[in-house]
Amino acid sequence: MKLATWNINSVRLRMPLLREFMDEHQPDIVCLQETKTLDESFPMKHVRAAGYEHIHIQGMKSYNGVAILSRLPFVKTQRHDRVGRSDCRHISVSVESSKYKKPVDIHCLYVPAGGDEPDVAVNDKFAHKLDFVDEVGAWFESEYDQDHPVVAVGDFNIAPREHDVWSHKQLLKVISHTPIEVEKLGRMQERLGWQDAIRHFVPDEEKCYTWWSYRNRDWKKSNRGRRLDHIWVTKPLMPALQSHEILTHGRDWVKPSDHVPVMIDLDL
DNA sequence: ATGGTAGGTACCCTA
Repeated sequence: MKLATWNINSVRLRMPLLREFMDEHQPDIVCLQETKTLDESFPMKHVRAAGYEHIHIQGMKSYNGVAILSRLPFVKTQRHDRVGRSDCRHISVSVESSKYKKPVDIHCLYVPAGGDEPDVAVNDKFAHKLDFVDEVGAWFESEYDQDHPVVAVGDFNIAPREHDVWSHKQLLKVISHTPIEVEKLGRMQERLGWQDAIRHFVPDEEKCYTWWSYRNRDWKKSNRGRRLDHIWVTKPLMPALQSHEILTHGRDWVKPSDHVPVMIDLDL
């Protein structure tokens, strides 16, 4: 099963790009973040025409919004409110698997970006981000045993490792790479024994990015990227991991998102 | 230390 995650930054604007991506790479399941549209305005017909008949979405006007588009049927779908808000940042589906006895759960997450100032005393958005990570980490721990096959993908808005950013030193006080966020994401990861599927394939000492700011003249030349988009799996799924792909060239598509699609192939 | 760009919406918010 080929699984993709992409912060698309407006699904309506980039539906043509999404279609090209689907046609070329044929993922079985696509998880999107920042769809930025109400459910009634989601381009359902175009997604179905591409062969994705099973659609689970939760969107709002202008901000956030997540979607799971699938060629495989769902046996269950859920929406999850986080930190007391219905702000469309976490949905999940379950799909049947021939290799695993239980259905495999797939979670699509859009962790709050957290604003600019890395101080919870003056920045409510940063407090919200930290609370979100704490809550979703506790929730996963209470919801599952470590031997349950679960996948969590999405824009986590945190680049945890030194080589997940272009300059570890210069980004220590920049939200997405501050020690407090990295620590909280690490705690969340430990609680269910999550494995970082991308770093399973990419050595720790190798730079690895999925996002490049729009604010650089030449994203490729400056290459000031960060690895904000992640695919995590629980331990039972490790033997199923076949390969990964980060579509770095997607940053050069016409009218690109600032994030590129990230994929894994799982033998389910 | 600063400002740079993009998307959605409604003249400003979020990233």
